[in-house]
Amino acid sequence: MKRQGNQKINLRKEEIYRAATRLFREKGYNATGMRDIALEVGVEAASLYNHIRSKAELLQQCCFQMAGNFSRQLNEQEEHLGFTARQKLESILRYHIQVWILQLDEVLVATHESKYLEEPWLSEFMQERRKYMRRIEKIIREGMEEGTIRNTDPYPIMLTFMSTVRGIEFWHRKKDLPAKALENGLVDMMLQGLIPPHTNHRG
Amino acid sequence: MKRQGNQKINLRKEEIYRAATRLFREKGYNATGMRDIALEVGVEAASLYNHIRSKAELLQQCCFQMAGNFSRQLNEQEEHLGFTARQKLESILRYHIQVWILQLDEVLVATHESKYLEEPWLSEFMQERRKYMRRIEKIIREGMEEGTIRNTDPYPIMLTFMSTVRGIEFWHRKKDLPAKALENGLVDMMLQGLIPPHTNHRG
DNA sequence: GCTTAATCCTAACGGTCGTTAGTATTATGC
DNA sequence: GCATAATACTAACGACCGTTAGGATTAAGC
Repeated sequence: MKRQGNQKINLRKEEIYRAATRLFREKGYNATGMRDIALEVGVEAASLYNHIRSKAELLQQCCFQMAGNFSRQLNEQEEHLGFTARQKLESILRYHIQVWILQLDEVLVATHESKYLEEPWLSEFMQERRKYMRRIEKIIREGMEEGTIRNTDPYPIMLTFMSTVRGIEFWHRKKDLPAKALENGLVDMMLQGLIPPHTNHRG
Repeated sequence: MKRQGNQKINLRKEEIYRAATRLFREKGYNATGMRDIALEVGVEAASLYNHIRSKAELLQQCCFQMAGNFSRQLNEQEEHLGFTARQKLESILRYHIQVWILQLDEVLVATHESKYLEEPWLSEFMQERRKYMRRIEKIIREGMEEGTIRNTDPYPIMLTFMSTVRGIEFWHRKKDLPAKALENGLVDMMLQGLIPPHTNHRG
């Protein structure tokens, strides 16, 4: 084995990463032991260290991979010239929803277990997140200026925007609604709210 | 010490409970050791067991206390005859928001650490939560029938309703907005959505 | 002030943790 | 098929975990 075609070695590493991500989500980072991950992969715990440096590295990979994905998608939307701010926000929201539908394990680990990152990774991750939220807030302000978004304090809107996807975690347990219907329902709720149109709004 | 006036003993227990709740929130249940709690209380770890039965009991107390509070408040609203379903939902949402503002530690532990409850507590807690969500969904359906809530699938609306408060966790780090403004901003967002009134809604 | 129960301490238990050392096995390139 | 690198194993390390045992200390009731 002088040199692999970079496939088998990376397949094993990928397998470990996937098992770890799933277990981190299911049991939490601290409650997941290297022996749990090893069992899932079908190997002894010590053997994992031929492929990874540490347990912490697995968490880092998961968190920063997701952060990178979100950041790149936001870049694209910021540079999307033909779109109003509201259209940008809808696109970003739909991306969020799809990630929460298709990559629930990873996004939940990045959301809930990232606090167990060690320094300096923890600080870097939180700074990235703050930056991301400020970029969302900026798009909301642009929408208010151009008149496509209701003119109030942008901060609660941003918080709502970031939180809308959280409920998808519950949807995953039953999936009694098609994914696309869930997505559209959440988007409509975010765009139009609870109150029916053509209503006396403070009834 | 034949008998306390039920104050000093309960004060100590309360002190332990509060320290535990705070630490469970800050570091997570599994990453919080009995020695951490003891340090916070100013005592040795072993001494805690004169007041509590186990670490697990502290988590149970926190989770089921919050569950009870939410359930009771929902009872009140369900029986509130003078209110439309939409008014009920606004009241419930405002209660959620206030709990997330005033009791963030407890509500975050109940939300994120409840998965570390042992059986049969875990199953009971999750069943309670499912029941709670179904009761919310029922109020939403009633609102659709009486015409005070936009008529679509109630399920994504319920998910949005349950998730709206999540962003408050971020607000707590800076609090650069008054609590009441935050509350009203979130409620408005939930009621009216992102789009300004008197707009061509699919622009 | 004696009794007694509550509360504290020190010490330690068995268990699990992430990780390392050292070695055997496997499979690839030549 | 030999050399070699990759990968697996067993064994064990030191650290920390929740909890218990047992004795010292404290303070309230009479």
